[in-house]
Amino acid sequence: MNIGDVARQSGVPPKTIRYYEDIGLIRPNRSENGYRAFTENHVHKLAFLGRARALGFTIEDCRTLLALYEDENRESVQVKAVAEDHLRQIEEKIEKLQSMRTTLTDLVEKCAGDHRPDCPILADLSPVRMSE
Amino acid sequence: MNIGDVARQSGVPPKTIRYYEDIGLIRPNRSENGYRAFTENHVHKLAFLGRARALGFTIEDCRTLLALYEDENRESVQVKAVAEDHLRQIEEKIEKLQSMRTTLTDLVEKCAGDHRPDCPILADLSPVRMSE
DNA sequence: ATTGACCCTCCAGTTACTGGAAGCCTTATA
DNA sequence: TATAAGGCTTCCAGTAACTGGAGGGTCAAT
Repeated sequence: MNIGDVARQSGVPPKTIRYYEDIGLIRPNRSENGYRAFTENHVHKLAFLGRARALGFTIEDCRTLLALYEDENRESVQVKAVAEDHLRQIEEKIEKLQSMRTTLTDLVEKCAGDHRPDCPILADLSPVRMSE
Repeated sequence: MNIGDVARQSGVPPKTIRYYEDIGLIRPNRSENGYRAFTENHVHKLAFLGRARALGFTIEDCRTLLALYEDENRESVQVKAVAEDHLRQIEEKIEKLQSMRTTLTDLVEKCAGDHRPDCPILADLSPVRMSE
């Protein structure tokens, strides 16, 4: 199978597939003409990677998850640990963003948004008190 | 004032200050010895940048905000537009992350997390049905 | 004169791709 | 058979916003 077919079947773009090969996530063979030769298994792996990435797992997480995926002797606790860790980081990000949102919403509400220069948003960002 | 003092007063690290000069956010003079020479105004600007960055504004947003900050003829609607746009992007990110969290929380809950290989997390990532 | 704390520049690495250039391979059509 | 379209290849560069480190001047105090 050529890279285009695999891209279509897995949902992962050709560029990304080549990149994944570069960093050693997949190892397709080569045809005589130099084209990458993929198997069904590669399609599965790439779809796996696509889903993992969509859930926000880093490439390194993906590497780990893929290894566990292929390891018949894995213990589910290993997988769970990776997922829990990732979950924690997502929650941290959410909290950070929510805090930003709270502040920003507040500032945006306070700002008249008219032709005058006075602006509570700039006032808040500014370390010196603006027009009082 | 040298870069170290400015860093302490503004809360922005020296490396970052140099970077901000590189990309044209600030333009300190130079002393005869080649050291950057900062003024109080630079400290204000850097503190401004620090706060804007903490609210998640991009560097380009910061550039715009800084220009508005210094423009006495600005209209608050300009500032508000930047903030509202940013707020929208934050909200998008939050939604994406919350969706990930929902899925991940669900998967983590379902996973036994023991010594056995069966794992709903991997099963979900996998395009082929695992052990049924 | 030397030590230690600053300061300087320049280069490289981070994350996960993505775009583009230059050029071969294959397949279909005129 | 010539050629054109589309697919494949490699390699280089750029993205965002820094951060770390090497190699090397400067300054203040001892």
